[in-house]
Amino acid sequence: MSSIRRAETFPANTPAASQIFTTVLSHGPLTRLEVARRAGLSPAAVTKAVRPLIEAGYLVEDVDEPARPALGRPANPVRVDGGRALFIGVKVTGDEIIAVLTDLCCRIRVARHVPLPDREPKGVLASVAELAGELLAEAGDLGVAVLGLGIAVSGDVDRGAGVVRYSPFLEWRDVPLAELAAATTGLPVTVDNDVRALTVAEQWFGAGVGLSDFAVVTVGAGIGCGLVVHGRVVAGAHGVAGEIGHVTVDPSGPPCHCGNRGCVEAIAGDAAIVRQIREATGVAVADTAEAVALAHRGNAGAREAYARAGEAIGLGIATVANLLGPECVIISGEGLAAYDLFAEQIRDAFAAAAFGSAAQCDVQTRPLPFEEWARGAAATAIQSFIQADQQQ
Amino acid sequence: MSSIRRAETFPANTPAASQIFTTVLSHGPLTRLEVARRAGLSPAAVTKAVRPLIEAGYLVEDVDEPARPALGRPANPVRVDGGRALFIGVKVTGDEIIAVLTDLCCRIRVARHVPLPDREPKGVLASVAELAGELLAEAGDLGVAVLGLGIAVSGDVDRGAGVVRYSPFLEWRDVPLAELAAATTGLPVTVDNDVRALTVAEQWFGAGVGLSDFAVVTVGAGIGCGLVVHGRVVAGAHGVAGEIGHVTVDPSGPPCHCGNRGCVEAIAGDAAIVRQIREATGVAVADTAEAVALAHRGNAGAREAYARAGEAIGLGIATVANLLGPECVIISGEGLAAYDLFAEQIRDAFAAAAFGSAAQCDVQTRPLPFEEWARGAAATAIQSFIQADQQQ
DNA sequence: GCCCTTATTTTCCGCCGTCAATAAAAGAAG
DNA sequence: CTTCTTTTATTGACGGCGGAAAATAAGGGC
Repeated sequence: MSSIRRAETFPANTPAASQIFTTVLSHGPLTRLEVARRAGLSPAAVTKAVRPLIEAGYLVEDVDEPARPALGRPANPVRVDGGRALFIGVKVTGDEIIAVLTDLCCRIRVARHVPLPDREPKGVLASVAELAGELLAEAGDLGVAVLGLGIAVSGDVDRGAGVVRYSPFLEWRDVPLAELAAATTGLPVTVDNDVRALTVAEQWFGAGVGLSDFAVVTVGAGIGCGLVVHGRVVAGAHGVAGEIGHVTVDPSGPPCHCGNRGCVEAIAGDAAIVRQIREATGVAVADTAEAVALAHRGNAGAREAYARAGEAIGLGIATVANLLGPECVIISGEGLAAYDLFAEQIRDAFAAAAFGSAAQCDVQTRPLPFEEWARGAAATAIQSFIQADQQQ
Repeated sequence: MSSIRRAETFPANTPAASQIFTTVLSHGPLTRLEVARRAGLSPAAVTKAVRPLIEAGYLVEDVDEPARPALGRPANPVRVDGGRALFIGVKVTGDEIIAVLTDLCCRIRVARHVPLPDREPKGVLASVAELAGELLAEAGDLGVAVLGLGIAVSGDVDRGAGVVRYSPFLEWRDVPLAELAAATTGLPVTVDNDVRALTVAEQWFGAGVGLSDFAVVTVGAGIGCGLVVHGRVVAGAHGVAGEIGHVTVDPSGPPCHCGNRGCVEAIAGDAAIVRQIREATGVAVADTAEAVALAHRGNAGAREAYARAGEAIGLGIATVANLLGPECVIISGEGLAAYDLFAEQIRDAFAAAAFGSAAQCDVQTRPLPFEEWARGAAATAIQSFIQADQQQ
């Protein structure tokens, strides 16, 4: 076991520098003046903060010369050099591990996945280390250093402590995953909840860029929700937040594994939809793919199940919008494969149940490639690297 | 009409000074060392920031000498001199205006209320000015200056702009209330939503002191909710947040004035309870007082209505807890008069519907004297005074 | 080549908050 | 009674961040 190698640190010790870098990272090439405006700083401060970042190779002056119809001295935009550093993101599910190698701009360079033979921390750790090793080798071929490893796990995760408090799928309790993975890989490790990791990716690199209040809703086996309020991801006082899946939308609805009735997840989760289709149609659909296919063939019972799911999701989103008034809600997740089957119901239910100006909230969808969860994990690693010492 | 007089400003220009003052304000007498610990600053910084505040009279060295069994140099705690400045808080409802004169520690000195003869901005403004004038006279008798006026209005209020965007009770749209009231009273004016104002009071002077994530739920004619996330009151991107009253808890429930069915407010709002009792019992209860009395006499239908209300409120609170994971939820409001009638149902419904560690959230109640809303308005004025230039 | 405009850089400069040393105010020990 | 110990408060030097203003750079128009 190698010890943790002396990690390269990010040359931005002041809040301003880190804020400036984040601004450039999220908003693409920007002139120094523009950065100053967006970050609320003086142009002088930007020049000073940018120089060491350019010297260290994290920023580069953009040489693109788009037709500048401008008067005056031509602007000299800077952008992040994605190739300067690489990061690894790993998503651990109940039955497989997905890993990606991304650059500093969180663009995926390589993606891998392996089945998970063993849910014990030891076995999972070995699989993670193996995948990370492969990706480290790829990075070595590219001649670029890997500066961080992010791991996303569903359940109650304490990112600050690097501990998985409780993961139902893995049946883990209080596993100090960050410490363990750091010891085996030699990389700085960030561990976070999977939905929050996805939310970080949206906030820094996706549809949430520049928004101080938005929500990400994931639709799939479970229904999850990541929240950004006041520009920060909500973690909850007890480590759990965004449990939209267990918001009750119909007290007389079907029972949920959580012990209640009519949770969003008990109506719109994959298993709930399949079960409902079986009950309604008598067709022995085995999984989501078959359920979607049946609905696409026009089966009324199947379509009805998806319609109900859409209503439940729309109602759940309206609840979030009524309580938090976000600027935008991004719907994502594996369940989007069936999006055409419930898009209308989501929108209708949301529009009906959103109160007052909460209805102004922009509800949009984003496809979720299967590596996206791992990319979220990489995003948390990038975030930790950039904001090593300060508050997020 | 006098112009706005040259307002006395708070001698705390640095973030640290304002943070230090707020810490002392909320946590009572503290030694400088203790302040430094809580605010994450060095003791030296505290000493330096405290001096001008003592010179200006806002802080005083506490002369109380509680039995100090301590070794070493005796501590010299400082506290806020509540009598240094006064503030006026005004709550405007659909049919009356309540005003309080508070000191800097938000303790009520005088409370007044008058009926509201006229809902036009002009008439309301006249009433506010009249009440404010009376309280200014009282303050004059005390020989203490009034340094701010806070006005709380239900509905969509843009505090930053000082504008009431939309108030259903008053039937106002885009009324620049802060500007108008400042012109007539000569005081610096803060306008905020009533529930948010109450939340500010709890955050700075009540049960929310020291908590970075909590919620305030008000039960009465409507059901409202103020949220504090990451230590800041949530205002929502479109000015509306915390609309727990229009969270759907039962799609087959009674219709709500918002156009949906089964909103919390449509089940647990005062009018909903009265209506339901009338329908269930046939007794022509006229108002909440009679409804409570009937239930207290043991009438089954009335008790049932309150039980249903309690369930709806508990479910609403569980929804908030599931989504945000607050440390604590404070239930308050005029409806607490009937608290014994639904306390059990609130707790049961919350406990059942709270998911995982969200159930650790501490649900407590606080009585709500009728001047409390106005006190919230005063709290916003105090907040504005202390944080005149910086972000909240 | 000169002027105008806009972007960037340079040069101070103020000021906040930390550090380390010192003073202060007790009780404890002798 | 003196001295030591312990804890709190204060002081003064210092470093560094970020701002303001002025200087410089880099075009285009004429």
